[in-house]
Amino acid sequence: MNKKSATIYDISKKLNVSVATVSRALNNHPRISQATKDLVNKTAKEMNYKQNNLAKALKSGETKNVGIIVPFVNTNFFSSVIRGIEEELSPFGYHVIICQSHEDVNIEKRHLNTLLNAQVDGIFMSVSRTTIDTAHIRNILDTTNTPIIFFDRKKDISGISTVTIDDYRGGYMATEHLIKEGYKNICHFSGDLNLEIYQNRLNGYKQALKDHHFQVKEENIIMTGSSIEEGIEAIKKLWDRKSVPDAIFSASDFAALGACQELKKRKIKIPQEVAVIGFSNEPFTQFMELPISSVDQTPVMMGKMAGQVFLESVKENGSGISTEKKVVLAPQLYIRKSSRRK
Amino acid sequence: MNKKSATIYDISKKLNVSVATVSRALNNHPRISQATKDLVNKTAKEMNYKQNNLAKALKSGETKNVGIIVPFVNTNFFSSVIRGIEEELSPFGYHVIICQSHEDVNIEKRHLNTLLNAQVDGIFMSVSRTTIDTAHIRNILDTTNTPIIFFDRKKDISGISTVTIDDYRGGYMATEHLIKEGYKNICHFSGDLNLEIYQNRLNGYKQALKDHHFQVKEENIIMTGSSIEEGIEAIKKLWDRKSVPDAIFSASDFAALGACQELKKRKIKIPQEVAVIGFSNEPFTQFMELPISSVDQTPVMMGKMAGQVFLESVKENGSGISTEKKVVLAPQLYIRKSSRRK
DNA sequence: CTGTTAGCGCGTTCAG
DNA sequence: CTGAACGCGCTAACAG
Repeated sequence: MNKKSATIYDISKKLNVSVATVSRALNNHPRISQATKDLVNKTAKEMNYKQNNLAKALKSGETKNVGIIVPFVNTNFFSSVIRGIEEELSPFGYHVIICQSHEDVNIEKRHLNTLLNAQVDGIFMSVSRTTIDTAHIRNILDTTNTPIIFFDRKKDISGISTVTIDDYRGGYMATEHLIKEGYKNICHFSGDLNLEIYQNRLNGYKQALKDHHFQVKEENIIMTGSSIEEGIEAIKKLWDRKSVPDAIFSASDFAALGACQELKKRKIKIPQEVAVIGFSNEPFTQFMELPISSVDQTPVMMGKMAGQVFLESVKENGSGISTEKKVVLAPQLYIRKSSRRK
Repeated sequence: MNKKSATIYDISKKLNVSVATVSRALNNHPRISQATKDLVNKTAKEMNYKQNNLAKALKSGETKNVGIIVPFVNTNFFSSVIRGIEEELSPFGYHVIICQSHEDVNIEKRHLNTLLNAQVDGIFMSVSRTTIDTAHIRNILDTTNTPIIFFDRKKDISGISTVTIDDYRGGYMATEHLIKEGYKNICHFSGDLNLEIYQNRLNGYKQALKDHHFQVKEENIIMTGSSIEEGIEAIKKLWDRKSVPDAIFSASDFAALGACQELKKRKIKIPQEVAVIGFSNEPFTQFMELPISSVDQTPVMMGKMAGQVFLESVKENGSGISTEKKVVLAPQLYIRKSSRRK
């Protein structure tokens, strides 16, 4: 009892009309009589007809599917961006296909290929940490018409639209905020500098210091990952020195949390003795009894903008032209107890 | 300059062999000489050939795509399940398509249809809160061969496999834990009883009370949603009474958090005066300065199991038989400060 | 070992 | 207003 779904051919046989008529009736073609349309639609429903989008896509060249490649799907940031993309594109009939790169450029490459084989109409991606060489991505641009859109973690490739937040500005804002609160010795927990976002946050930090006549000390820039443990380790390392900082701008909320935990353990008062501000505005930052200041990346909005950029590029592609767009969103500073002195 | 990708037909023309030979060479068919294979593969690479999976799927009837319908993608629970499914299925060449129902049964229906039109090989879903009638789902079972797999939020439909945790047991464990810690007047924050999971957690709570000779009082069961605000409201309502509880088992971590916040505001000591335990083991529960006890749902594992159930059903479908599976995972109790008296 | 051809399901010319 | 026939790209059955 194999339930094969009915095709327009089945309907045409039953009704003794041609498949063309059935197809047109189903698609509400103007030159079909209302009577036939009604009849076809009625029997289609009766026979439980379902349009096979595969065949349609093969014919039209549009699958109405887009791919999204992220390192991992179960983080607040990436899942929120995905939410934004899905909500922007779903009304236009698109489906989103999710792939995880696990921060591995080889897996990323493989996904890129399988998505292309699946004939997706576009690819959204945040590159993995191990993506240094981008030849494989540029190659896609040269050999296909599939638009690629970078969000957050971009690479500089001409022809690829990007949607990011102004990480430089975020870093600047966070640092300046600490300065204005009166902190004098601000150190920075930076992430993997292979990713532009962390370079930019770092540069924003540096520039804010300079603009306010503070010295940028290399020893105040600590490389950490995005984990609680690395935040703890960073504090341990810092407090082994003779002069300790009075404020921390962490490029990661998790490292900021680790810092808070370790500082508390050492009975160092936040924000009286040391201020802490993170980045990403992870949900937990506001739930803490000592809420942690952070820079919001507006991820859902980022997804929606990325969706819009894609939709525009689809339109343009029809008309021949195709320009790259660079959307930069404004980061939002959330000042909470961990960095407010008064 | 439209970059249309090469087809096997292009390769066959260039090499003066038939398309069948090209297809077979590309698929490493045994009855093709190594020389031809090498030649075909080489020129395929040169011409930047990409296999069109649409055509393949149309022919084979397998798209190697599965759909996942969840209320929202950007929650820790659902994004973690998705991660599990993706990681289980990706090695077998499957892609996952994500749809959000926004807790709306009509949107859910629409997604179900478009996924079917897209010829997905299977559908994973957690039903929306507004899904009371399930005729549309049963109809799919009757008219297609597409396997459906419920995870977490299931409905009782014969023929549909399910992967859940034992919510009854989770509720029982949480309640019994509170009893053993010496709490005497335990109340329960329940979620939407239209969803089985909340019924089960509630039933587990009731049974644990009975088994330990406590009375089940209806006024101790408060209906709340899964938000901080509703947790706060629930506490306000409870503390308006003459007799207040000394422990709360909340079916939602967010409501539990709201409760903690409101209790703290009222200078009521946790866990000395009132114990709190939540459900879901949201990341934030362990990050708090007063970490909140919770019941873990092992969402990634749930996704992996759902993926396995699907893979088995695909195999079985080939051999004709098709049995439904009911996988029930064990919940895990995480006891933290919020419910540990000593 | 290789070639010819049909067909997967649909939309779409071109005729009528 | 409707029908006949082609083609999207690929695999597989049948022939050689």
